[in-house]
Amino acid sequence: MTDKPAKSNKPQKLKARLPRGLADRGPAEIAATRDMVEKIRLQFERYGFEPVETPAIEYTDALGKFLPDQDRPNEGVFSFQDDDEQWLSLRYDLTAPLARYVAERIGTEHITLPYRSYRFGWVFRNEKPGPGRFRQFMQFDADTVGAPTIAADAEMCMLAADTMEVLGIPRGSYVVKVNNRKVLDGLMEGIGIGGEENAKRRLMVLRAIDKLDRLGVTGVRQLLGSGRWDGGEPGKGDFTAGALLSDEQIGLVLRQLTPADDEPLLGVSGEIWYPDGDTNKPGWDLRNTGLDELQQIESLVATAGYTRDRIRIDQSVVRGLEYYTGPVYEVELTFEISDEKGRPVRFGSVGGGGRYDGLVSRFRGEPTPATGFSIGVSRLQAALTALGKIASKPAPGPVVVTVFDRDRIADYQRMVTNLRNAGIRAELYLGNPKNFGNQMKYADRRGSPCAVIQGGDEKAKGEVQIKDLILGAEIAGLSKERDDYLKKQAEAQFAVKEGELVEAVRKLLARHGIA
RNA sequence: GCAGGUGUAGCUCAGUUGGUUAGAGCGCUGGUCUGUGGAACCAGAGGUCGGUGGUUCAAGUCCACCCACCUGUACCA
Repeated sequence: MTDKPAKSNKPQKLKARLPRGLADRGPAEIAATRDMVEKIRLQFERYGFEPVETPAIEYTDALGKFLPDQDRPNEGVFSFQDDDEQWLSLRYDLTAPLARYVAERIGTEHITLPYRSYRFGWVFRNEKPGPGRFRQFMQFDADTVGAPTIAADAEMCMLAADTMEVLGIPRGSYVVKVNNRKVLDGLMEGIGIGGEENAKRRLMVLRAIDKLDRLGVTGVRQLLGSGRWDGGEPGKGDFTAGALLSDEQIGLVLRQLTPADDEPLLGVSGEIWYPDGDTNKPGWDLRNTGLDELQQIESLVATAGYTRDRIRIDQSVVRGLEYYTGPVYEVELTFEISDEKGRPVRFGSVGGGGRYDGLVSRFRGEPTPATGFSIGVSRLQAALTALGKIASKPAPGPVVVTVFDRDRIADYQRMVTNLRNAGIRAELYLGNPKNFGNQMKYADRRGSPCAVIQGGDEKAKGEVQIKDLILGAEIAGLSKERDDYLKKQAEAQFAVKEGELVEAVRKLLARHGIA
């Protein structure tokens, strides 16, 4: 009857697992994040921004244009219904919630325009995760609301560049790319795809342009025209439909990026490229306004001393968000990043932003200009970690006071208390004290700088032993020059009077540069 | 979503043309070891072979479907 009773009777173990795109974070990562956030915060405050926080949850309609789809309520954003059936969503960026915050307060004494504020926190996107792409990640964001001047945009670019450098990314290893949506919008109107009926097509054109750095002129040309096979040749891989522009239209779009196919990409070189020719097309005014604004930004940042290796006009920058109405910026790391197997990894942009003149005014009758910039803290941290620029080593552990004599736990605990009262991280060994070697092993794994030991012999002399575990580790690794070895050995463990314990530990920590 | 690839212990991987009870290294736990961590030796725990179904006397191995992960691509308000 029962062939394999043992198997079926075994209780099914619950599998411990984490949903994809989410990450647990240990002490080293937390320390790195805290460090980055603090550096960014100081820089943002230096620019005159003040802190403001909003919750992680908003009414769905406050975040974007759409209510969740009946079939796919969580497409892109995590959404759910409140008790009263109203739709709520987890925020997917910090800009839209700020727009809501400001719109609620304009005209009160709580806000003085132009209003400058910053915030950081977790944001959520329900998308396919990848390297540097998470479903929960941290952003650090600054916005200026109520300033129509292009100087506000130029300042965001400078802030972006400065912040990269305070984070330890050297000049030349990052670049802030700037473009203007007005250029692209005017251009598209000019080639005859303006108007509501062409909205979808314009989106395809923007997406195609955005892929210039990845797919090159050839790929963009295919996407603007009949479409592209992702295997590289017809029939290979998956087919991406194109925007079906005519050759003439494609030519005009590409000419905004480069004078001719085999010419260098003038539009992304930092120059502002005004293709000449027909200047009477509808939309050309808008395009030229955009180009003039770019010229102003270029001039503002150059006068402030920001060279083109830091902030550069790049007319292929699009940014995904549809609410951008003017200048857009994107921060990229310019070095190659490889994963642990040596394969190159694309991390995408580590920051971005732009002008969103419509986002606050959605809540109000009157127009309210605004511009902002966000750093993708999580992605930047992932990139820096992949580069080995962030120490994966956790901070030093606490001093461990070992238990030699079980009957004297109270004495040991008092030593711990004394150390703690002196501001030194310390703990009593709480495991089974039977095997003293295990206590050392424990202290070692905790990353303790030193262990405190008091056995019967020391107690009789009114002393304690302090064992320097960091030095000890060095000795164990060294080739044994006898004299040197003995000298270090003596340094690595020494006795002090009971009353001098705190001072001796403090000195030892100082010697190793531990606060 | 689409295309391709990969799934064997916590990790890195072996596992023959289908053939007994699925292995190694590292890691982990305990011991040698109530006077000292990173060494050595000994012992032990840990696997629904990603899942389900099928072919077969017999499946980790062959077939189908599903799932997860990786890469590319698409989407990303």
